[in-house]
This record gives sequence, structure tokens and C-alpha cells, in this order.
Amino acid sequence: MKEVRVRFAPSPTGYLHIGGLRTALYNYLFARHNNGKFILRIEDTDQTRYVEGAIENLIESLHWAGIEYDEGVFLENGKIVEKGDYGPYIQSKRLDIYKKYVDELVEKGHAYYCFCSKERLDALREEQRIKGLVPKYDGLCRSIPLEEAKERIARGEEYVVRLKLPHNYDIKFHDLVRGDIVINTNDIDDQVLLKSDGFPTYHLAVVVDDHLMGITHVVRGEEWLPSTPKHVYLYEAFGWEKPTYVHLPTVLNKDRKKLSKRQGDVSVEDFRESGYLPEAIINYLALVGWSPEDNQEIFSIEELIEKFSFERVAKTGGIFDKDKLNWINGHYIRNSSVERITELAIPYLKKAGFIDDKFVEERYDWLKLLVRTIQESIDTIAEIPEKVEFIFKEHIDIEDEEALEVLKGEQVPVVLSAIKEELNAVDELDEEKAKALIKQVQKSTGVKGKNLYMPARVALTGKTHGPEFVNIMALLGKKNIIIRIEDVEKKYLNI
RNA sequence: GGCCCUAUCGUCUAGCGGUCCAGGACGCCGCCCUCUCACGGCGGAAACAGGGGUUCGAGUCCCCUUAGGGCUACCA
Repeated sequence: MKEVRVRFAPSPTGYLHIGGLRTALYNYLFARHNNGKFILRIEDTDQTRYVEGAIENLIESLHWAGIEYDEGVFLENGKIVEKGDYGPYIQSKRLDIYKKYVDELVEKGHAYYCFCSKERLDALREEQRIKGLVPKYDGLCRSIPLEEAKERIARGEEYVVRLKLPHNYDIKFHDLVRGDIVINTNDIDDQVLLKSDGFPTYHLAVVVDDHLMGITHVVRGEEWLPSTPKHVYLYEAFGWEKPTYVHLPTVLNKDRKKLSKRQGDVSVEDFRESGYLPEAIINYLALVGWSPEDNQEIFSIEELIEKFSFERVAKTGGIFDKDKLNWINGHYIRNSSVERITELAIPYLKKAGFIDDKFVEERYDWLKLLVRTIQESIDTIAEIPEKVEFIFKEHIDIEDEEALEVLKGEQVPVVLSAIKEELNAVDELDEEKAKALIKQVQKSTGVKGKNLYMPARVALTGKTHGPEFVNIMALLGKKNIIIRIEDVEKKYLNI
């Protein structure tokens, strides 16, 4: 059997869209599942949309997500390099190749030169629109004899090359997720193949490159479905074997529209900054549009590779469900080592102004305890600062009504002074000592359970709920505990 | 407008003619665990868009309607 070769071919127009990541992921999974090759090609045929740094960003995002490819465009020491036997992998470097094939098409009579101006085309479309017709090129230049066209080009006239589609011809192809598709050429335009600036359009470039690069399966978003007949026709015109098509359902917004900026995060970078783990993003994305045979929800990348197939890809577009992503991300955070989450948390804690480099160096174990204390209660790394803010505050204000209510309890002064008392007996606290201390307080006051913990919790955190209390004590340390207790005694107990 | 695609719980989905009074997951609700929160465990509410066929039998096949999405560029 022929080796599977697939590609992800984004345009460098900015960042890597989360929907694009899923397309890349499915390509990747399919390639790995079949021991095939995965290629990254850059489709930069629209000079007007090119964004500086976009290629680098694309590659970095893919790398962060753990999507690795075998051929194409890579980043080495910050420089863009190409690897593989089918290059160049950046379309703007392949202009002469497209020119050659477009010439062949013209010679064969499958394409023609068109000299129509932008103005004429606009006017034509406007006229058709008013008449209620389908906006379509009217084929004016179709009948210009080749010799005449060549003379006009020689004279320096601007031109494009258009695909010469036969009239009323059914183009058929099979799609692995959609099944058989038939579209009549009467519903398709004589697509521009080569633009007046000498660049190919997507339609020409994708066919030529996929063929030349030996691509066996074209796996892309379903927005390409309507233009696939053009591509199929091109393969036929060139006499090439066409690839297998796989059109993936769209990843949608809550309003069922294509996922777009302004409704929140859409770039891989955004998700990274929001504190999502790459394996969580990958795990979640795999599930939008694909499902395994059993009811498994949590997958390692190896499991995904093993279980993935296009037969189980859905036809319907799926809404990007942040709640489920959060759940998956939380799962991975809980199952990660404290060390890893601590490393990831440090930049966020620095940004919040809670810690600095010196702090990290001197109190790394303390930071690990801090992270361990809240690790199970978070969905994203970015939530950490708000979760631990109360630890870093010098003084806390108690505004919570429930908390204020707790402080009215009869045993509150007894408990708090007992804690201070016991604190005198130790020089510094760790979890063990904090635990022992609470036990001591229990013994000396006779107060236990809720009546003991709640006043203490409120005094130290200002809230009636929060993480493990013993950890909070160890985190705060002797000095801060005393400060907070005395604050409460003064401000709320009039002691 | 034309063409193409799609249609199961709020969401992601399982279901490829009978084993479906429709299964799993997120979210939601309740209970348990527990100083609280969270985690975890257990349980619950929640869907086959509508109408025609085909068939002994339809969520599953066909048609229509409706709804949604995509495409309709010298953008990808």
C-alpha cells in the first residue's frame, strides 16, 4: 500500500486558530496512525494578507501543542528553515512551478487568458445581482484565440488565467466523511488560477502542490467542500490521480457561527495564556467532531493515535464548549506533578506582583505547598493568583456576611487566643506542626470540629470556605497568623 | 437569490432496521465524604425538528417542509 502523506497548510495571516489546530491534529493523528508522513506547508499566495511573524507564530503554536511533523517548514534558532525532499514548502517560493503548470493547462485548452478589468468584473457582478442572477464570470475572454491572447500579453497587457470549465458537466468525488458528492459545472465559476501579480490562487496551488508533494489524503475544513470540484477537475485536466478527500466539520461559536475572534479566545496563543495545558487542548479538540468506539473521554496522545479514524468523524459542526474544556484541563492539572504546575504558575504569580525571582529562589518549597494547596480546585493555571491572593495580603478585611456571622460565636475568642498561645510553643510551622497545633488547641479548649475550624478559618482568610486549613496555616506561618488573629481581635471582637 | 452540506439531551456525542420506554461525557440538581470549598463516589432531571412514505418493524432507509451552517473574490 502507498505510504500515507498528509499536510496541514495554513496561511500566514496571523495566529493559529483553534479550529486550525484541530485540522492539524486530525491530520497528525491520521498520519501517525498509519505510519505515514505529516507535512507543514505554508500557503502565502495572497501577498495582501501576509502578516509579519505569522509563520513563526504558527510553528511555535503547533510545537507547544505537541503536534510534530516530518517535512516542511520548521523553526531553528528562531530562523525559518525547510526540510524534506519535496520543497520548497512555502508557496511564494514556487511561483515558477505554478507558471509551468498553468501554461500546460492553457496549451491543453483547460484554461484561458482573461483580460477583463476589475471594474468590468465588478460592474458585471452588480448587474447580475440586480437581475437576481448568480454572480458569475460571463466567459467573455473564453473565446479569444490563443494566438491573439499571447500577442496581447506580449504587448504588456495585464491578464489572469482562468479555469475553462465545460458546460453542464457533473463533477463527482467521494469524501470520507461526507460520502459521494456531485456538483454540476453550471454552478461553478471559471475560477481564476493565476492572478495578475503572477501568484497562483489557492485552487491552483493546492492541486499542484498536493500532487507534487505526493499527498494521499486532503484533510481540511468543510468550507472547502464547494470548491473541491474545481480541484477534482484540475486533477482530471492534468491527468493526475486525485487524492482522497476528507472534509472536517466546523468548530463553532455558541451562536453556531464559525468560531471567531471578538467572542473570546480563538488563537492557540490565547488558550496558552489563559492557562490551558497543551494535552488538555488536544484531548478536548479531538472530541469536537470525533468520538471513540467506547465512551472514553480522557486520552493521551498515544491513545488518540491508536484509536483515531475518519470513519468516526462527525458530519455536524460542533460548538466549542469551554465548560468541557475546563473540566478536561482541570483533570490534567490535578494529575500533573506539583513541580510542573508550580513552574507554570510562577509567571502568573509574578505578573500578579505576589512574588519575584528572589522569592522563587528562596522559597521554592513554600511555592510548591502553595500550589499543592489549590491544585485540585482550579481549572486553569491563570486562576491561581486570585485563588491565593489572600495568602499574600498583609492584612485582610472581612466583608463576607457568613464570615462575620461566624465571628459572633461564643467560643471564637477562646479558640483564637488558644491558637496564639500554642503558637508560642513552636518556632515555625509546617503541615505536621500545624496539624499538631490544632489538636493541642482542641485539647486545651475542648472545642472541636466546625466550632474550632470555622472561627480560625475566618480569622486567617476572611472567608468561610477555602482550601485545606492546615495548609493555610503552614503557608501563612507563625508571624502572619498572629497578625491576622490580633487584627480580628481588635476589629471584630473588641479585645 | 443560487449551489453544497447538516439535523439525537442546553453542549460534545453513541446509535450504522428489531437487543433504544435511546447510552456516555460536560454543565445543572440531590445525596455521601468532609471544618468549608474543591476533588472523589453515588443518584436524578434532560434529546431522536415536523410531515409523509418504504418495511412485519425506523432515531436508523427515501421524499418534502423547516431550521442551521458553508460557499458564491485576481482571500484562503
